[in-house]
Amino acid sequence: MPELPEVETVRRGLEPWLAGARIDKVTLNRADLRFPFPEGLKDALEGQTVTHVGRRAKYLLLSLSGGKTLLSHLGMTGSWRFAEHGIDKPPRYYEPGTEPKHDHMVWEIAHPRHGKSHLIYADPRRFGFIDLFERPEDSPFLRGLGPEPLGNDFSAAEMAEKFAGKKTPIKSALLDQRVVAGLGNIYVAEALHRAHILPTILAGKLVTARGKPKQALDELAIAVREVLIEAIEVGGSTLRDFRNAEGGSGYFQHRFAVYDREGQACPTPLCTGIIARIVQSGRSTFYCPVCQKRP
DNA sequence: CTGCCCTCCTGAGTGC
DNA sequence: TGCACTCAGGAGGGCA
Repeated sequence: MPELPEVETVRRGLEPWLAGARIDKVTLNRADLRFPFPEGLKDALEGQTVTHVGRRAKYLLLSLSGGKTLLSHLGMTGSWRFAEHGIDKPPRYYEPGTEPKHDHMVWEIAHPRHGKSHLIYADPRRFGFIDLFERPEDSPFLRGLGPEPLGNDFSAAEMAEKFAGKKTPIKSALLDQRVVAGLGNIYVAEALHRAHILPTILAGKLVTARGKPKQALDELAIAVREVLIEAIEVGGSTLRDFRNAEGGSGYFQHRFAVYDREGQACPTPLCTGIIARIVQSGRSTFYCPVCQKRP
């Protein structure tokens, strides 16, 4: 589920309560998610203080006082949230017989100002995963990631270098985390619509013979940034599962121009198009056949 | 190397 | 109401 805006929303929800908190106790309710939990995870976490709550692409990065970093990927249905309960009491739904079956990891934490609470990682489909490392270069998940789309290294010129000669459709190219890190199916569709680019056009067609970005690619870089910033401002998108750390929904789904809007009118001013859905490399692509024609 | 396709898993939604 | 079936926001790995 969660793409960059959703992970950033989770990060912002966790930060005020988690940064500075000490992890007193870790309960693992199973041995794995998508991958086995890192060896010695419980011992590595207990007694540590979380010094920083960060994010890289779709990864949540919790820095620990001992120098290690915990990496959390939410897969499609992963969530971090604080249990609703009073200080020093167990979460309500850990009363006997009411344990939710998808709460795979529970932390008891103590914050110098906010007191004690429980932080729960839940993930029904278990596509999420956890990693623990000393240095970022030690984690295979961070290696090879492209630039942060909201950072200084991301630009049309940078994309043009990667796209030159590329025969993959622009939709698939943007989903490749080595090109730009943090986009998923939703925000790729929205960004392509804003830049009026046809999702099936080959990525190489957006680059001039001299290897420079065509105007459409310039506008795509801008559109990617805009759509992500707007989505973060309203707490990401909730289609089914996504919840922030307080258990609330995002609101960006109400602003979708194309995603999940097959058969509806294109919102581009003066455009008469009807949103279409096609399948590209096994994933749904939504676009407007009338105003998205550019290479 | 590149570009596909499959897969992991559960739950929600749909149609009969 | 029940049941079978399809589909879903990710991404590693395997294949041609």
